[in-house]
Amino acid sequence: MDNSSLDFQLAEFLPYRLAVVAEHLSLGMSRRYRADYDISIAEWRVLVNVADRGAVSVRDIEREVHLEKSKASRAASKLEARGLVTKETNTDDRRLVVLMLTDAGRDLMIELKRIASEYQTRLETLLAEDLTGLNTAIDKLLAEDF
Amino acid sequence: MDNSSLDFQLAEFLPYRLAVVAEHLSLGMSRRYRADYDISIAEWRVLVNVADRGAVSVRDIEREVHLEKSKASRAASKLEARGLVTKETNTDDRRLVVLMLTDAGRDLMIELKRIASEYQTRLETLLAEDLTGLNTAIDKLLAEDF
DNA sequence: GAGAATTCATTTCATTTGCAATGAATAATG
DNA sequence: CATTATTCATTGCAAATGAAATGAATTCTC
Repeated sequence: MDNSSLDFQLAEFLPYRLAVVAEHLSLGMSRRYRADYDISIAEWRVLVNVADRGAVSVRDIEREVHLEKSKASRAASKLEARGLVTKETNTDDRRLVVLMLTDAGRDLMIELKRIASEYQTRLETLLAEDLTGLNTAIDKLLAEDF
Repeated sequence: MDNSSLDFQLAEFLPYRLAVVAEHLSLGMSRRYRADYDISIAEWRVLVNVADRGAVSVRDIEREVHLEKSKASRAASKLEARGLVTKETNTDDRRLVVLMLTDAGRDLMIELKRIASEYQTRLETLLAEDLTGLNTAIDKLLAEDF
């Protein structure tokens, strides 16, 4: 059969392959985070950013960890409600919010970071000599405008 | 400052990196597909599968192109409503649906496949010697259970 | 071959998402 | 320095999502 001239295989199409593998890895993470700690991926990203930088605004999160501002805002509110971060208004610029970890948040982050590091190590071990290629490929793709 | 012992960088965390790059590439595709043809990614995956295999069920799609069955079902209905595919019930097993391309669907697919192939070529050119590493990395990751 | 169990597609419903609107605060401009 | 424009965070709302329910059809089991 003709099959409409062009031979094109979705299974080899990079955007598709990356979407599938990204979902696969995210699920591996989020299953555990959700089951054991009830933390979504968005909340995890906010937490990591706050943990790293000490005091961040919603805008910072949006820029730093690829999280749409409404998503970042809602994640931050949930974390505040759970007592993992505090949310104050920046006194220098009162449009900005200042997110900081609470002690409970700090404790949780130690756990989450440990798990994430283990996961990362597992992935790097699995990938071995292909890790470099993967990383430079990702960097190249991210640098490009599509 | 102590920064909670463990040094962990989200920017180097593979699940995060892959999620970001996957979204980046998908956006490059879907922007054009949506703007020029009003086709979502789910619809695109259904179309490709139907185009490749001639006659498929919703279950086939779910298995072949990583699309949750409700998503596949809804995408198929939209495509039917737009006259791009036909939807009949399989006479051998009347639980199954038989999706097939219409002539209009076939015409559209020629266009979409052409665009996708161009995109793929652009990506492969950009990646050059890193393409192999990326591909084997993806395959390794997909083969693993997380 | 009757009854139970499974498979398939759709739909229902609660939740999530993302865009746009809002309103408050600051910055820019004439 | 008053007006306009911009930035920031939140919220409203319509659409998308996904898990479970539904119901029809088939397969399994006794």
